[in-house]
Formats: sequence, structure tokens, C-alpha cells
Amino acid sequence: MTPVKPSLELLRSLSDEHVLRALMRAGRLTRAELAVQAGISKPTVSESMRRLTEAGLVVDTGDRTTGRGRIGTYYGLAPSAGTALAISIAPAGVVAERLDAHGTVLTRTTRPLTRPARPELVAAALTAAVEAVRSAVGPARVATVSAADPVDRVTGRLVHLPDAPFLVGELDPVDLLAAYVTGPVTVDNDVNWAARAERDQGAAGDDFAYVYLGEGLGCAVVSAGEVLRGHAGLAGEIAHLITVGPGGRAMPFTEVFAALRLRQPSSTAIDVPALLGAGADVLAVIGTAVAGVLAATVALADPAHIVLGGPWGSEVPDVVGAAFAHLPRHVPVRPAAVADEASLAGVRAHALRSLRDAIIAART
Amino acid sequence: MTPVKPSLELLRSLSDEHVLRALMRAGRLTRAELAVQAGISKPTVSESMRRLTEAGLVVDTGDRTTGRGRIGTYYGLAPSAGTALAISIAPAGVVAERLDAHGTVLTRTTRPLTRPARPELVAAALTAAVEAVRSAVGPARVATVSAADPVDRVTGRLVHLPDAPFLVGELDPVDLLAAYVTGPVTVDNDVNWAARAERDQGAAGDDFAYVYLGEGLGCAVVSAGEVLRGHAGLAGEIAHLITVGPGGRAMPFTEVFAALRLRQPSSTAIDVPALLGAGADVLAVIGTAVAGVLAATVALADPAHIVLGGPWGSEVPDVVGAAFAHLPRHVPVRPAAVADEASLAGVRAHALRSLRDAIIAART
DNA sequence: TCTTCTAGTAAGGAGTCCTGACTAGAAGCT
DNA sequence: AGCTTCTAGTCAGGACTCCTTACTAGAAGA
Repeated sequence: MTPVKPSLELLRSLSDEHVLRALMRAGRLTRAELAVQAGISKPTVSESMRRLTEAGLVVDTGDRTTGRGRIGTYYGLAPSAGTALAISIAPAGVVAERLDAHGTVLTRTTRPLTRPARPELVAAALTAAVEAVRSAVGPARVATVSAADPVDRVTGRLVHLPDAPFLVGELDPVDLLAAYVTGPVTVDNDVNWAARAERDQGAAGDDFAYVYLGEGLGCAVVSAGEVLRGHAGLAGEIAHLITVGPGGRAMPFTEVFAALRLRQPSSTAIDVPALLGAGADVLAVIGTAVAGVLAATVALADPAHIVLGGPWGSEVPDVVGAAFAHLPRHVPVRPAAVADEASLAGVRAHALRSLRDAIIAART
Repeated sequence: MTPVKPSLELLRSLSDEHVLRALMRAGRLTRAELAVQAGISKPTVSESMRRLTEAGLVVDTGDRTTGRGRIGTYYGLAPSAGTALAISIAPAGVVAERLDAHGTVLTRTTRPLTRPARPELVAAALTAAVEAVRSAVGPARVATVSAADPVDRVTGRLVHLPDAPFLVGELDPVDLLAAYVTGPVTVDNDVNWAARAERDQGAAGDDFAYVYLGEGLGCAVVSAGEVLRGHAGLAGEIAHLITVGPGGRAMPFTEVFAALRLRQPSSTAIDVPALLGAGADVLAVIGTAVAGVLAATVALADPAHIVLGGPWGSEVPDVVGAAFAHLPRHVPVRPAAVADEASLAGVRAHALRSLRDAIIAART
């Protein structure tokens, strides 16, 4: 709505941004190559390089071209330009990775967790993991965090919803990580990150829904390439969505598993092994219940198709698909394409984008 | 992701855009006032004005300042800069308005429709209405259309969904209006436009859901200020959402009204007068059914609150609110703030934005 | 050894924005 | 009435950015 003010400073800043982004993509380039990549004339690139090297963001890598003509000098991002933290917090443990602006994973560490998760132990594991991937060049610029619980959109804190299992527990990642990072800390739900990974890597397109079925139940709606977050960040928490239960009774999704006695003792978490070992009749009931959830998703969000992920979500697409096909409006159901550390993949991609933006913005 | 190429042309274009937008906001301004409004120096404004008057987008309005110092000349957008069409197509009739770039309604006409709507009659009424608001200065640049049926996101055609009433019928507004407009024709569902009007004018915020309850059933989810459209544009078509019916049975929303015998004869449209005259027990069932829909909306989209609109939606917030309050996750329910021609209000706002963008883009 | 080719720099031109000074012209004050 | 004050718009000059063209340095190939 309000376009930026026209000024010569804007032009200069855009030139620098083009040069930096080209270097981020390619790793190292000569001035001549940069001119081609960035679509800018050689003299202008030279001017920009002078500014960026002075600012300490770009350095001569020492490498030289070998070819016909005069040897060229390769330039690349300075190591001190900054790194990003990509972190995943799940009931099984904490994973922390440090990335540079090219997207390379520099360090990685994991810290197991015991169950049930106790807040102070989770916090300690998180801090320890971050300490372990510390680097010599100084603090990271940005951090991106995936958590296996609902996340408050504004504060980034983990939230406990009624009748949903609290897998990770009371935690404030923004507060814990503030000391290790100079820029923004982004926190979101693991299902949302997995959906973003599916969008980026799978052939999922820009409008689909990702339904996660594990101990907890979650859903991410991707519309026009963006994950729907909602007012408080609790979009996709489908535990209370009303669907078809045993005997055709209407009941909240989570209570279907209570009615089928598929919950873990003294918890609202689903007993996944028991579910996977259940008989065909029980699975049919589950299929119908999931199909009801899918019907709601299709009615409200109109996805091109639905991706099923999670420990048991990837095991039941046929049962669910069969029940779903009976409904008047249905769309294809397919298992997730990104299976291995799906949410961490989404976190990495965001951390990289966020780091690059931070570096671009850093040059005053 | 890909920033624009830095060039002096970019600067010039930005200056012109600032000047044009200031003129659109204020109506008429002197060069000195423009310099202040647009945040640009006086000589630069003069240069920009020279270009824009040459392009025919800006004219001397003939007015002069009266004040202490030298008299100034007021400049304004040229009438030939362009106009926009704002159109609403509902079962009751077609409304067409012509707006200028300041948002003033220049002409307005309505064409009644007989029921049930027949496609060729609707098309004729639409064409007649557009002809009636024709202006002497030439064709409109853009058109924005609201239709009381689901709209295909890509083609703009009206779509008939199973078990939903087809109120307007087979119609291709983009094709019909192409002859009257040089720029884009935007078509969307009336509920989506009403939700946008609610966002702009009411105190609805940027994350809410608008549930429309009339002869047809609709819902618009506004997230981060944007209306969720979905893959084919059919997001919010809640007729098949599974909810609680009579006797606690799970059934699609639309079938609740069939079970209660509240449908119009030989149609899936709801008999609104009968519904409003129904007894407390029937209303309680309806309240529970709507609450089930709201539960799905809250679970999937996490709105800050829910707005109820439509002929009978604004009559039942208490009944619905009571049933909704029993559910574990509920949010405030309120009637719509924009009651009168809500969707046309949303259409107008979009037509204005679209026209302004088209004018900005027009200056090559 | 000479030619060919390429990386990087230098020089000059075009274009844009800004500041500050200047002119024209009307309103208000004495 | 005449002077002062104030404002709209223009002019001149400076700073800056980008581009094209030409040039230099230096290595590989013939």
C-alpha cells in the first residue's frame, strides 16, 4: 500500500541486495560472474563489492579462476556474516543444527528426552543442544524452532489445550534462545513446519491440507502457499472437531479414541501401537472419523488434496480414502512425500530464509 | 524473493506512484501540498507532474488556492484516468455501480430478477445494468463482481456444488464483462466480499470467520487479513461439513435442514420464513448444528471471533452462542456490523483498489 | 614470441533527487 | 496607499547512481 520512498539510497541498497543474494545462491563468484548473475553492470558490481567488503559481509576467498584470460578473484560471504539455528523439540528429544547462509549444515547435535517431558529438563536439553552447536565466529543471527505442541503466535510460547496431550510442556523458546541469537526467534508447531517442507519439496502445490496423525492430532492448511495460523496460532488443532464416532454418533475427534479405548493410560495421547494392531472393524470406525475431519477441511479450506503424515497417518490412507470417497465432496488423499525429519526440513528452509533476510537487513 | 532491478527508471516510477496515490487520496492538491503529502521535494514533484499531465492522467482542475501568498494551482486526476465497475449479482437482482479513482459512486442502477433465476435472463440483466452505468469518458478499466454462488477461483465462473442451491446459476461474468473493461475482472463469492467489508469497516480485526446463514450456507475465513480461497475458490462451502443433527446423529450441515423439513419445495435452499417461525426445540437443534460448524471453524482456522451474517444468521446469535458455549473451545459470536449491502461494500473497496493499481500500472 | 581471451578499472554521460535561492503575486498591517 | 509577510512554483547547482565504452593487466594457447 505504501511504496518505499524513492531515493538514490534505495538504488544502492537494491544493488547490494542483488549482489548478496547472488553470492548466497552461488557460494563464490568473481565480479564478472556477479555482474551476469545479478543483472548489473561490472562497474556497479565493483562499487557494491567495495561497500560490502568494507562492511565485512563479503571477503576474498583466496581462490582464483583458471581459464583463458586474466585470472579472476573469487568472492564469497564472510564467515562472520552470520549463521542460523534450526531446532526441533519433540517428546523423543531435541535436535539443533547450525546453518550458514548457503544452507550448509555446519554442526548438528541431538539430546534425548525422557518421557513424560518435564519443563525444566526440556529447557536444559534445549540449552545444552544450542551450546553444543556454538561456533567460534560469534552468536547466530536467527533461530527457527519446531515444537510438538501448539504454539502461541504472538509470544512463541507452547500452549496446553484442553483434552489434547501436552507432549513437550510449558516452554518459552523465545526467552531461552534470546541470549544465543541477535535477531528474531521464530517458533511454530511441528505440523506446520512439516506442511511447509511438503510444499517446498514434495509436489504438493500451494493449496493442500496436511493432516498429522500420531499420539496427538494436528492439521495444517496451506493456502496460496501460506500456512494458515489463525488468531492465536492455534489453527489446525483438530482434537475438538466434531466428527462421526462409533455408531454414527456425533462427537469430538479426540473422543473417538477414548470411545475405542485407544488412549494411553491417564493421558489424552493416543496409544499408537494399539491402534495399529486393532481389528478391521475398529479401523473402519477410525477411517470414518478421519474422513469426517477431512470433510470439514475440504468444506472450509478447499485443498487440492490431502496429505496424511505422522506415525499412523501414513499407515491408514487406504482405510481413510475408502471412507472419504463415500462423501459427496472428496479430494485425493496421499501419504506425505517428506517422511524423514519432515518438520526439521521445514525449519531449515525457514531458518535459511530468515538468516538471509537478516544479513540483507544488517547492512544498515 | 526477487527484488526489482535497481535503475533510475525505478526511481522515477516510484515518484510518479507517490504523486498519483496522494492525488487519489486527497482529490486535488497543489504542487506544494503534493510535495508534503508524498514526501518528495518540490522540484521532483514538478518533474513528475510534467510527465503525468503529458500522459493524460493528471489535469489542472481550474481551481485556485485562496490564502496569504501566491495563488496555487490545484491538480487532480483526469476524468479519463479511468473508472471501475462494482457489481453484485444476487437472486433478488443485479446492482451495478461505476466508481472513480477517489471512490465516489458516479452512477448506480439495479435490475430485478425473477425467481428461479434463468441463466440467460441473469446474463441479460447484468449486461443491461452495465450498459446503464456506461459513461461518456470511455470504458471502465476494471470490474469487480460479487455473486451469490460459489465462484471458481481460476476462471471466475459460477459453480454448482452437489446438494447446495444454485441461486444465480450458470454464468461467466468474466466473459460477459470483458467487452466493457480494459483491465482485470475479479469475481468472488458474496460471503467472501461481505467478510472483507467486515474486516475493513467493522472492528473485526484480521483473524475471524464470517458465517452466512440464509437460503444458502456459507463461510469465509479471514486469516492475517486475507480471505481463504482454497484451491478452486470453494473454501467456506460448509453445506457438507459434518455436524450434530437431530438426536445427536452426525450428518452433513445441509441435511439437518432436510431432517427438520425446513427446505423450500423441490430445492436444497432453506425456507427462511419457516425457520424463523419455528419453535424453541427446533431452534435449539439448529443452534447445536451451527455450533458444530463453528467448532470445526475454530479447530481449523482459530478465529478471534465469529461473525454471524445473513437473513437468519443475524437473528440467532443467542441460540447459537448458547450451544457453542458448551463446547470446550469457543470464541465470541457476534452479529455482523456491516448489514446493509455488505458484499457490495466489499466489492466497492476492491474495485477501488484494483482501479488505482491499474492506473498506476497504466503509465507504461 | 605473438595472438587471443578474460577480469577488473577508468572515464564520461545520462538521469534522478535534493537543497537553497529566487521570482511572482496576493493578503494583511500600519 | 504603501510596506511587509507569506506562499506557489521555478531555477541552478551539487551529489549520487547506473550504464556504456574503452582500456589495462595478465594468463593460456598457437
